[in-house]
Amino acid sequence: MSLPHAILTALLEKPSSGLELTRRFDRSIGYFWSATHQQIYRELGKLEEARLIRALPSSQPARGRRKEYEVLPAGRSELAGWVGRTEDPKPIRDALLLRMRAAAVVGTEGLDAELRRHLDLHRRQLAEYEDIEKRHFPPERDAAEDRLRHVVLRGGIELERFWIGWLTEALGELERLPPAPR
Amino acid sequence: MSLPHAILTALLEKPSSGLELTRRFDRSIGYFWSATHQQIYRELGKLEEARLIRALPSSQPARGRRKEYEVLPAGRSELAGWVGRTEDPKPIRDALLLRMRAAAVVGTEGLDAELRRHLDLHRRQLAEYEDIEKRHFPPERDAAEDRLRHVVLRGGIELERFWIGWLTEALGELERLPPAPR
DNA sequence: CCCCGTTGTGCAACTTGTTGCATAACGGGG
DNA sequence: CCCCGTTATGCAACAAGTTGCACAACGGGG
Repeated sequence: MSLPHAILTALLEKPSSGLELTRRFDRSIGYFWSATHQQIYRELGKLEEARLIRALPSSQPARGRRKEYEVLPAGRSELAGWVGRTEDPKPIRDALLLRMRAAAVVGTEGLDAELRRHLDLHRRQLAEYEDIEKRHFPPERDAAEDRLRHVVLRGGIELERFWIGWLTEALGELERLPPAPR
Repeated sequence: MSLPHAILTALLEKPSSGLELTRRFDRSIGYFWSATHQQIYRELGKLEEARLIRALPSSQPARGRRKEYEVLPAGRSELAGWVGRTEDPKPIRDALLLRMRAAAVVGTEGLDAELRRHLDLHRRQLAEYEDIEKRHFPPERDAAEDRLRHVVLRGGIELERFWIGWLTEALGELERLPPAPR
């Protein structure tokens, strides 16, 4: 259950409204913990009720009215505690690997196109990450906390490289296969 | 929605009962599409109702009584169609990357231990994969369909290597950090 | 001044996945 | 022959994530 902690992190970096958070989840934070606006609004409600965050007094409560939140001390310590908490890595659940395995049984028809499409998507994502890296983390200018963020970004970068490599390999294997497999 | 297709694949490879499937999901198939016995039983029920699979006649229906399933032709074509279907890659949602990012804001306390623990887990998993590779895919003996399965396994292997690399890098960064970050 | 597109918040219903537990059949040891 | 551990199936309640839509405020153009 990490969504609340993702939100706390985002709000600590900068107090925001729900929609603003949603946008930021479409960019930086969401690169490793995605969430829809629905999840975010619901969770903001819960966090407020739990007194981990509060709405800035300036924003009076009314539907359709912008409402900005900030993290309370209780929220910060909750997050600090969570950082060191133990949680097993989630087992992989990837549809593409599954498709590949299924293809070994019922034939590969249509799979190559999908692999190529993903390859393209991952290349774009990689390009975007590398762009961010260039802009946010110029060589040897990292302050202590920036270096942690940089490591996270490099994780994203290397993950994309992994996919590009695997997809390329998989496509090669598909082509090398007998023309009409089943 | 890939669980039904994971089950169809598994059943095509070998007709099985619910528990047997569960065990196989703890090993091979589950390495890239995990599922609990609950999900599996529920899904078997749905698939049977949809006439994509059927219980083998030998196994009479009774609670606590072993019930073996096989895939019907309709199931096989459903799976074949699914293989080439289009589906965007799911955005990453990884708690460890998130923790790292949170650590940049509230401090890294306890994070290093968790990273080391994961590093160990990933090393074990890698060793297991490499063992499977050695046993199931000896060099230059791959038949056509084995090669696809082999590519899938190599995906798992390289993914583990990615994590090991990243965790090592991240740990290095943590150590290099000022001793009392906040 | 009012209409309409944009910004922003939110409810409700649904799907998927998790957890805890209940229950039935089977087989071997006392 | 009956007790109990193992094998096997399953219900129910919950938690998390997704989708579709409703509705309020705001601001600019006609």
